[in-house]
Amino acid sequence: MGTLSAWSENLSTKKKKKVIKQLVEGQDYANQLQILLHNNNNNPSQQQQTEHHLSSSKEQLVDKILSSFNQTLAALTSVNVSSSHNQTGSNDDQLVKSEDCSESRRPRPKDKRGCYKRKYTLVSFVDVFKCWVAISCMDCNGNGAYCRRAEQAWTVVSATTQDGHGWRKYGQKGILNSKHPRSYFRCTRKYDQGCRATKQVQRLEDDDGSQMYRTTYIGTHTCTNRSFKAPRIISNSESRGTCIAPIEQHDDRRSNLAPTTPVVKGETKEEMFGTSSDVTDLDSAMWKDFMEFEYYSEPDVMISNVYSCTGIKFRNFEMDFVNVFEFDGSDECVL
DNA sequence: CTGATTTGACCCAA
DNA sequence: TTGGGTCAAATCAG
Repeated sequence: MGTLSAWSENLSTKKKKKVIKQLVEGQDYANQLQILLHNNNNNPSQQQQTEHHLSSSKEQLVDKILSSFNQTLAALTSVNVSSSHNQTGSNDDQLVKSEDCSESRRPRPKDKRGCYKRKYTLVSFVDVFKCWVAISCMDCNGNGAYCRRAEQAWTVVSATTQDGHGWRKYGQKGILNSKHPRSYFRCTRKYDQGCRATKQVQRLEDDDGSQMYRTTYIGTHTCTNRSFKAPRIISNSESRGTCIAPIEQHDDRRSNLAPTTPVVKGETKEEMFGTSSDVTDLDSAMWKDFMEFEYYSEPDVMISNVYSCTGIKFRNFEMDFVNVFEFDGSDECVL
């Protein structure tokens, strides 16, 4: 993917001003949203007054923020396309069937297996923000995007498919009456540690142009991975609510599962920030900064310097949710 | 060369 | 019989 500095270099002064203006507007709206959410958490009765004072509801602010990001990205990506073509792709491209097999310069094989062009992914601030909004706008009863499908399986709806675990894609199917295919992933530790966790990812129908993904997790991770785990968002029907927290591998009790599992394939590479397929440089940087922030308890400005365009203060955000967390001893945190 | 992804084939439960 | 889940050959990317 192209870097932000590369984009910046290719922007005209006029466009730079426009981009900055849009980002500043977005920041302003995000700050207003933060005030609303803060008031809602502390004193719900105060929220209406605040909304009246700001002359915008939460939903309107979210729309404005997303609009700001979309316009900014449109300006940036249009520059990028013309200056360094084919280095970016949309996040959902991962899940879309490859259609350029016929353009391959190599002779076509007898069947089409393996005929594809690997795509680069771009996870934008919009993706990060959508994810954050999806969590923020869900109430404490879990009346949001998440629901429990069955025992040992749970579903998450998010703007991103990343969860910090290492996954390997093993299949993709078109689903009846669904516009988008469903992708199948297994844990990368399946063979070396016998981890049976799998997940299915399907992009939701997007009448409003949004890009949300329904991820169904089947089975829990029994693998041991000492690397950092990015925040995971889990809910179930027994105890509802929201959860976002950086999770470190901590449970060595499960390592006794490994010796009985024959090692068929070696996939032991440590993956600090999830899979190579669904985690980008931007995500890695974000979680790295996030973790540094948590470890060293620096002031909010540390995060703000990096993600000031959203005005999100991760520490405040997390602490609001930590208050209602319970940990069941597994890698997931459940309410 | 190694590991990851794509995708048609295959399997199986409903 | 059909739709969804998995396998594995072919191919890509570093």
